[in-house]
Amino acid sequence: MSAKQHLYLVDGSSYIFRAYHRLPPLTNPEGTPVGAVYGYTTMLWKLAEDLDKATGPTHLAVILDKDGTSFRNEIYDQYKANRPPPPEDLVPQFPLIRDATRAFSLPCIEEQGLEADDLIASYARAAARQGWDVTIVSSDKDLMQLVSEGSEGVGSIDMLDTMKNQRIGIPEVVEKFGVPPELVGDVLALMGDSVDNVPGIFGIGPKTATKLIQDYGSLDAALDAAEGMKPSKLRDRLLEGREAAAISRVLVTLKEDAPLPQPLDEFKLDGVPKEPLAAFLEKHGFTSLLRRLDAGAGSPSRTTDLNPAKQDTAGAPAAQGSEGNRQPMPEWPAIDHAAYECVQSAEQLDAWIARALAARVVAVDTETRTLDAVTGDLVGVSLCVGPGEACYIPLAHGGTDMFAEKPAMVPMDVALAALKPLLENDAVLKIGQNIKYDINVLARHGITVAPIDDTMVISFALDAGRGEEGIGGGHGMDELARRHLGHECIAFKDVCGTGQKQISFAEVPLDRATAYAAEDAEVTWRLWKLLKPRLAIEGGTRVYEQVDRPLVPVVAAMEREGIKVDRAALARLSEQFATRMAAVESEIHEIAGAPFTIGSPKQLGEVLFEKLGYKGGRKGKSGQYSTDQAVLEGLAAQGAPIANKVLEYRQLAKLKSTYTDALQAAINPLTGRVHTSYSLVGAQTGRLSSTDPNLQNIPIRTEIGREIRKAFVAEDGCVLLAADYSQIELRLAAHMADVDTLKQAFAKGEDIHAATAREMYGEVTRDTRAAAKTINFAILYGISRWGLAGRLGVEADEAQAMIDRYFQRFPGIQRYIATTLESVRERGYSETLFGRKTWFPRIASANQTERQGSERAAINAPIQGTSADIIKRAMARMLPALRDAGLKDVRMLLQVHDELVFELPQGDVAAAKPVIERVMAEAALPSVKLDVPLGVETGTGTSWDEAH
DNA sequence: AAGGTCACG
DNA sequence: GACGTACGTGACCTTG
Repeated sequence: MSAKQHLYLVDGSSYIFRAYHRLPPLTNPEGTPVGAVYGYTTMLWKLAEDLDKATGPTHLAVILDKDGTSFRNEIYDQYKANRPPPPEDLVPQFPLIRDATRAFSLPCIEEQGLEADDLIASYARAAARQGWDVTIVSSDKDLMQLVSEGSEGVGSIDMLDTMKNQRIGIPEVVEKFGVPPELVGDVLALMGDSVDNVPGIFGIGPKTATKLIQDYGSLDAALDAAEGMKPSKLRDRLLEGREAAAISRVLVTLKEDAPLPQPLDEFKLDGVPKEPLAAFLEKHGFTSLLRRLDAGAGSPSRTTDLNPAKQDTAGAPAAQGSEGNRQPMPEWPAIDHAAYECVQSAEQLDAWIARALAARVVAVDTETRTLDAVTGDLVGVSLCVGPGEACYIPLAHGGTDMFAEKPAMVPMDVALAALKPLLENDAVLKIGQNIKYDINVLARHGITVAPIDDTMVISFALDAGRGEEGIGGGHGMDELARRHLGHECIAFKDVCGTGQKQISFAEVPLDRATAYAAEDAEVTWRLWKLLKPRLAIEGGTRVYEQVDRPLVPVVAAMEREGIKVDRAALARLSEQFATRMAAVESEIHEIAGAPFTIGSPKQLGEVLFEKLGYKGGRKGKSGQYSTDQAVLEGLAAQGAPIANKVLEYRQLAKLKSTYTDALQAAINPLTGRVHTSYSLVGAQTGRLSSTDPNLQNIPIRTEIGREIRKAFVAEDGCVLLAADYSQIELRLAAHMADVDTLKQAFAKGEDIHAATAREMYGEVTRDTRAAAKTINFAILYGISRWGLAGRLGVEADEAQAMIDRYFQRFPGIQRYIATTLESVRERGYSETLFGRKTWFPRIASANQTERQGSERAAINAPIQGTSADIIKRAMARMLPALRDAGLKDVRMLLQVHDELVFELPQGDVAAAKPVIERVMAEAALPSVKLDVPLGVETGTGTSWDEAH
């Protein structure tokens, strides 16, 4: 651990106002209102929990306002004069804030004649001068003046908004005010503050104030320049407002040299004694926190069996999955939680590392505070080297870290230093279940885990799509253990609970934590023993080794990179959307004659089809009216004015909730970027999927949606480069179905839809090209006459005629469909050009709908799956190829099925572009030689939108 | 938790 | 003649 001191100064007064407005009006058992106090208590709790984090506090104090008045009232008697009195039920909570602070045994500072802001400023500067970093826990804009970078011998000062969980550094201040922190006071002096009744200059708001300071460099310079400005309202206001500005400047200036009532050293944090806190929590009825307090400090001892009622029988043969999934069960003893060792000393740890080195194969699993690999802090590591030979190494247990009683643990830095050579050792294979997660967690501690195997990815290579009725088809550990080992894993929720009562893994007592974590490692080890040999036997080695395994660390790195988004731009869009939605909403209510919930399909259906009497039938088993886009467009064509308004409302609601609001919330406070999580086993065809947030469905098809893409931006000095495969699935279809005309058209670089139109209709017009495009896609998806008819707006028999003609002109297609289905019926799975299997257990279903659905999916899977294989190979080769070309600063950020997005210095574009295009175009080689070229199109720009 | 809707390739 | 209406995803909202 570094010796760097980090002081947290909590702006208690401002916090309590915000907590009051945000929380329900709770009362304690005596009837005293305590909602804001509760919010305040949970905030302190969270801060204390961060104690051991790199950015967490070593010192902490709470700063409060003494009373309403300060030296500023002597300067300007109207200061804070128009502030309304605090709400009645907040008043009795003020003294409780002091009680709460004392209950945490934290210092609480207040001083007559000074505002909390002044004390905070003075303490922050004093601490920074002696080299400490400082975090001010507040979102008060006045305090943003203090934010500063550290320098030689001087610590940094930043802010933390605990409600938004956002760190405020210089970039955030610049984003808010348009000027760096040292000029914030000048901006504030010009614009004033109605809440504090700082006058500012009449008629100058934040926009103008920022512009003036940006243009002239300071308040004084702006005021001095007024004289020489051309006559304008602004000039008059500046000249008249000179004095008001001067007073305002003094009012917004923080006193940075106040005497410190208590020396900094006394703010040192070393554990929170439980007793006063417990008494406080009990008194006010904060039972959930009380439970966490009790649970948190459990003293670890030897491991015991977690839950005797759930004793498993892993040694015995268990129910197996579908046919072909059957495995001889190795003669292993049943999984025994009592056999696990909890590693609490360096000697024990060294012994385990030696065992792993000797075994050359070790299953590894990490436990974290939250389920987020990019920010979830490491809590412990478990290892397994054989059946019954597993351990758990707790690294950050002891419940919330503020409590003095922590279990004996090898210090995290010591343990990681010992584990690093093992985890990075080329000669030792590290096995994980979804090891991408562990790679990311450990990467944050400077450990590059390699080489690796992943039981989840192996399972996917073997059994994608294989789930059947009653037999799960997933690749999660609990499910795999059930399916292959006949073992019921300890459920995470049995260890940590769920919902409101969920606790962090760090708070789990060591005996239970060891049983759970070591079991995960052992189950992973056993699964690997069973599944890995199947790859060679069942033909999964090729896709696993050539496509999926190399991809794991690559995708992990992309997740860690994240992408920058422009929070302010999204916020502006959210606001625009909200305004427009409100307007459209009232128009809709007007037409409907009464307000209703537009977002409820049920209510909307009733309004449209009963109240307003439009035609449009029921549909679906639920008997509900359908109100989807197609239906509404139909109504609009009938001349229903409400339909287009509902469509607009829906679009805005979608964009706002799913994108502009959600993406702001997804910005990681530590990195300032958005980090998606990719699933390598999410799509049956082998595609990746993206979650939390999904960055594979960012709008692009409409003008208004594209505004959101503009908010995905490059860092200063960099650009985004987007590289797309052009028509890759159609190219693959042409190759796989061996369609000469299509292959030739691609070879000549023709417009493929136009070529299709010429082939089918003899001439290319806008209409025939559009129809051809629809048919081309229909082919990829498994065609039906009704589906095509619906899309083209023609009768089914006409659609059938077009399909017949398509098959006649492109005979290979029909043959491809027939042989693919034949093979899937016979073998049960389809295959990509790289040997990826997708299983179709319902391909022979007696249920026609089900069977036909499987058939369409089976036609599509080899094409979609081969495309996925190819881009995955390109991804795995990309960064090494760029490095070989001397390009070390190109970062690969996103994958969207046929597109890769990079961030790179502007100056590297010319060199990087041909490398990226070549790697993508040649990604199938040498394993597969395609008859068609793979076209790649690239674009660059400062935003993702521009890069298209 | 399920159903409806809609964003993407 | 009825069935349900193209492949693959994930997120959000309302309702039960």
